[in-house]
Amino acid sequence: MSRSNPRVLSTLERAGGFASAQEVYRLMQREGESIGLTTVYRSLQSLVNDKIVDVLRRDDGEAIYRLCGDAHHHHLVCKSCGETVEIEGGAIEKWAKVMAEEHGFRDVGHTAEIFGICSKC
Amino acid sequence: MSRSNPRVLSTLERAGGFASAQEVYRLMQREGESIGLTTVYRSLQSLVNDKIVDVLRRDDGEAIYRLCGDAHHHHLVCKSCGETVEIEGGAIEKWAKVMAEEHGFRDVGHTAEIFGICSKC
DNA sequence: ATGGGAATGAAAATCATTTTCATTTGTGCT
DNA sequence: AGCACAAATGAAAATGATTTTCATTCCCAT
Repeated sequence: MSRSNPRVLSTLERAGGFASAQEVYRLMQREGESIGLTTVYRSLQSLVNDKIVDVLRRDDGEAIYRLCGDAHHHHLVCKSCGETVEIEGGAIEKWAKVMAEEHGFRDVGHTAEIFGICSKC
Repeated sequence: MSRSNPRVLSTLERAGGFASAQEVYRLMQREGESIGLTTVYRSLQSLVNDKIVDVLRRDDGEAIYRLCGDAHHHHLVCKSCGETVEIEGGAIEKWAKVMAEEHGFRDVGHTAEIFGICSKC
């Protein structure tokens, strides 16, 4: 396993906490940092594993990485401009727990995302 | 512009109203239909334009096409053996609608999955 | 039949992402 | 310092979905 290169995280922060791997790479290049694309990918993946960043998908399928708070939350994403709102998922937690119990599942987690068109688009 | 090849739509229906372009293509091949991958992609895109199907993204970024208006359900997946149970998501529908309204989003859809360890594992 | 636009699909191009693998770097140990 | 070994790095190749190109085929109105 590889650990995250700290310059990758700091660049993602500088990018507004929201960028694709390619964008992080290009940004670092433009700023004169010497780093390989592979390392950028590996670092971002490692940050995802450590739950320091979230990964979402743009409409075109490109993965975008974004810093997230540690509280468990869900996303409301605009399909058009990518704007993302972090939302509360209390109802989901309950739903997941009930459904899991009902079917005898344990150690359950869940994913949930809402996507649509935001008011500006 | 090209119009959709009707066999593509009918195959997507037969696939449970939910599949990737590659899957539709492979399914058609397996069933002895003579069609090119290009045509599958073009047809699906055209169906999306006509709002007959929705397009979502899998976690790996692959586009999945889903018939609109299809009663959709959610999944409870065992992380260990892969067993999958289809479950009702009434609570989710409501949650998604409320959250979307609250933030001024429209044309909203959502994804939600629960994963855990099933009773047999 | 026939001429032109639409549909088709094989092959090549594109592009993000992953894998491979050889090299470099870091770290602990003597 | 010198050595051994694990981890990190990155260039290049591989992968895989999707798009583009372009020549061919199909269809339909004249």
